[in-house]
Amino acid sequence: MKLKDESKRTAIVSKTIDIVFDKGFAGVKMAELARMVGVSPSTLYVYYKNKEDLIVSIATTLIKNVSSNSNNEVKEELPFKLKLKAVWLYWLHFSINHSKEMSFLQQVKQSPYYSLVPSEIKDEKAQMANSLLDLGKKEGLIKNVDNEILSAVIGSIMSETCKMILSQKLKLNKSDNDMMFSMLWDAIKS
Amino acid sequence: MKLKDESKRTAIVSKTIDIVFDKGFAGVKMAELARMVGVSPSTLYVYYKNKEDLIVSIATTLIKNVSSNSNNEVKEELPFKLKLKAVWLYWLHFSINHSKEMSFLQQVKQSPYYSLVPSEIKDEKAQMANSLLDLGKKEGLIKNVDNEILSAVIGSIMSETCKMILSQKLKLNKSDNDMMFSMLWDAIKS
Amino acid sequence: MKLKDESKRTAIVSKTIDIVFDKGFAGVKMAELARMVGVSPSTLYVYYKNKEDLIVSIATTLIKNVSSNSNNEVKEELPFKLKLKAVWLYWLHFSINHSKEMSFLQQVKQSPYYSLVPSEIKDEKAQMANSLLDLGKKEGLIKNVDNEILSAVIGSIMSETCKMILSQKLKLNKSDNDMMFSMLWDAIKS
Amino acid sequence: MKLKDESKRTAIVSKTIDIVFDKGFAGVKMAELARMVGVSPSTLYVYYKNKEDLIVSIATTLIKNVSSNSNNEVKEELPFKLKLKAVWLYWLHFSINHSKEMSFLQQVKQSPYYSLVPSEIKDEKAQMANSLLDLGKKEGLIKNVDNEILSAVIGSIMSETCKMILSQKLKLNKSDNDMMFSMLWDAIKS
DNA sequence: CATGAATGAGCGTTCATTCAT
DNA sequence: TATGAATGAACGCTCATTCAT
Repeated sequence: MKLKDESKRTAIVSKTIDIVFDKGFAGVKMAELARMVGVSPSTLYVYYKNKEDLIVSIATTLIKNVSSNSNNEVKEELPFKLKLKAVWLYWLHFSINHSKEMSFLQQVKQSPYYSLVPSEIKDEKAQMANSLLDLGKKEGLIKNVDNEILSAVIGSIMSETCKMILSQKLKLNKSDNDMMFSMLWDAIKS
Repeated sequence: MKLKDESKRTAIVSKTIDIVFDKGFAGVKMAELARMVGVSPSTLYVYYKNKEDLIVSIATTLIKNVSSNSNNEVKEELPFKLKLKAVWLYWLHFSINHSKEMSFLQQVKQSPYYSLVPSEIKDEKAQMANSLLDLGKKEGLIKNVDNEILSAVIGSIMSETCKMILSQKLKLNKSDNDMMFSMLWDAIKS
Repeated sequence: MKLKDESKRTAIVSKTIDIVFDKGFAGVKMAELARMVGVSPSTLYVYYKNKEDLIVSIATTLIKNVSSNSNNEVKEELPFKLKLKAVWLYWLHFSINHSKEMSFLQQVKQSPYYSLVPSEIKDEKAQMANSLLDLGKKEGLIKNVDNEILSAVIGSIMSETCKMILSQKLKLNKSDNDMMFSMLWDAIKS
Repeated sequence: MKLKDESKRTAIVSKTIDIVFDKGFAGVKMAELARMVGVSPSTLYVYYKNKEDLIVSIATTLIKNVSSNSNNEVKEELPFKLKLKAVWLYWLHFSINHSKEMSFLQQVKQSPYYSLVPSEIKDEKAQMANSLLDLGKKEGLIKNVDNEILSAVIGSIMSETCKMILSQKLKLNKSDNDMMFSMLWDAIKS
């Protein structure tokens, strides 16, 4: 009996993310993916029910990992602004270091696949953001605006920052980080 | 009923934008588009060389129109902040009223089609933004940050605002507009 | 503009019936069918939505034709037994002369495809049989048994007769016909 | 060990018959069958060379069982008509009680698999029928018609009777049985 | 004997594009 | 110009069977 090779699954995930980064979901051809992984096309269907399942499963796993990873970043002892900045920096570095995965997630979010990601998974990140923003509001430091709106603004500025770092219009150094964070902070502070 | 040539082209453009809004580029099937327009599939190829040409042509036209339309909005006599707010409001209304076209452009921008749009076209909007931002910097009102970065931040906040208005998390009234503009202004002001 | 060639549809129907006769529905491979007809596989989809539609459409057409053809066979002036024999003989000849079509229909009837044939089509033959059988009952000539049962018995004997003629265990001559019809008549007569 | 094996084989046979009853031969997917039996797909190939062998083996076994079972039913002391009726009733009950197996056999008979069933097996039933029919002919009670034809007629009426009982258009009671048997008897009696 | 991962060959279907009129 | 039939080149997916343990 052949044992299921978990590294094969990893390879499939990795190559899929690469392809999506390069050519989007439509660019993922099962046959080509299989060739890149070094297996037969039908082998892909041993690991995933179909193309949709492949993409949604990867997205779900990524979201789970991303959510769990950032849970530990909020140091309790810091003042709110520094706490926010720590989270911001963590996310920035994470996004830069996992830019393909992040690109994958971003593309999923604006595709019909996203509706197939279990909703309890989707909520995790929002809940984390909520608790942090609520803290800032309680201390009277940030605008009394709906969390969803604050999150959207923060997320969009972060996303643009990433894009510019990746296209080398910004650097991942203290001065650029400070500059971008100050724009973010000014936007949401009371 | 037979349509005249230019109105036929207009119909093709309109239906294409509708489909892209609903299902993305992959959702544009030439045969289905033809059926919706009321012509034969081959007729589409009388007006456009192929599907790529169809999409890139529409994108190019849209960008041209959008750029030219917003040229007239900057009233010289206003102080900078109000001038900026006027532009912001103009864009917000424009984007809401042309949400399908804007969605089309946004999708083009993160697709391989964008690289096929003539670069002189792409620049127009940037140049307009530049002149306005330079004005604000000269008056010492906004942060001394690269225009491209400022534009990105402004654009992303505006894009999120539009999304939230369209999903009815925000309304297109004075209080919501003021709130969002204040976040924008705070982000970029000195 | 190329004109749709109705003879192409006929060729598709004919070859499909041939294949079903030889190898059953599972033996109908769209690519092979196309090759036999002399067109591209995708051309088949110009004429039929998919394989299911191909088979159900053919079945529907066949049933329609069969029903309408046999309508004219009942000569009013004949006594009932001869009337029935005339119908029997008509059907026997028709079935022998269209044995592949009949085989197609028989296979459809015991396949899931049959449930997709419009039910108003299916009923036609039953109604014809009913009116004839009711006549025989009114004259007291045949057993007072539910028409559905009588039809089943008659149909099954006819079907076996056809099979045996085709396998040359019976001949299509007067003596064999009379023999088989006498078994049929004895089975149902009062 | 041997016991375990045979019960596994029995389970495979049973599930196969179930699937064929529900969805026909094309509905038998080796992987799904294995799952239903509770073994691995490759285990099926320990018991049967391939799918064809699986189906043909089952058919062969079924035919053997069916033939041997009905051997004992002809009570010598009965007059011919009652003897025939006893056989008829035995078969009717047997067919109803083993409707899935009978459906399997019927489907095999009109499939290419049937040609792979050893012909000596196929003949058994015919030989039994022959001896009974010869008896009836010797007594001058039934038509002097080729046994193969008589068998076909008898078999087809029985098959229709079973179908109608299973679809509850007939009941398995004395009156319905008598009615159907009288049609059968009238068809073949001198 | 038993397994379950792996696969090759093939299937039905889609669709941008071209052909022939 | 306008057509709609026709198509080639994929594509996603299935499944009986084999491999390796």
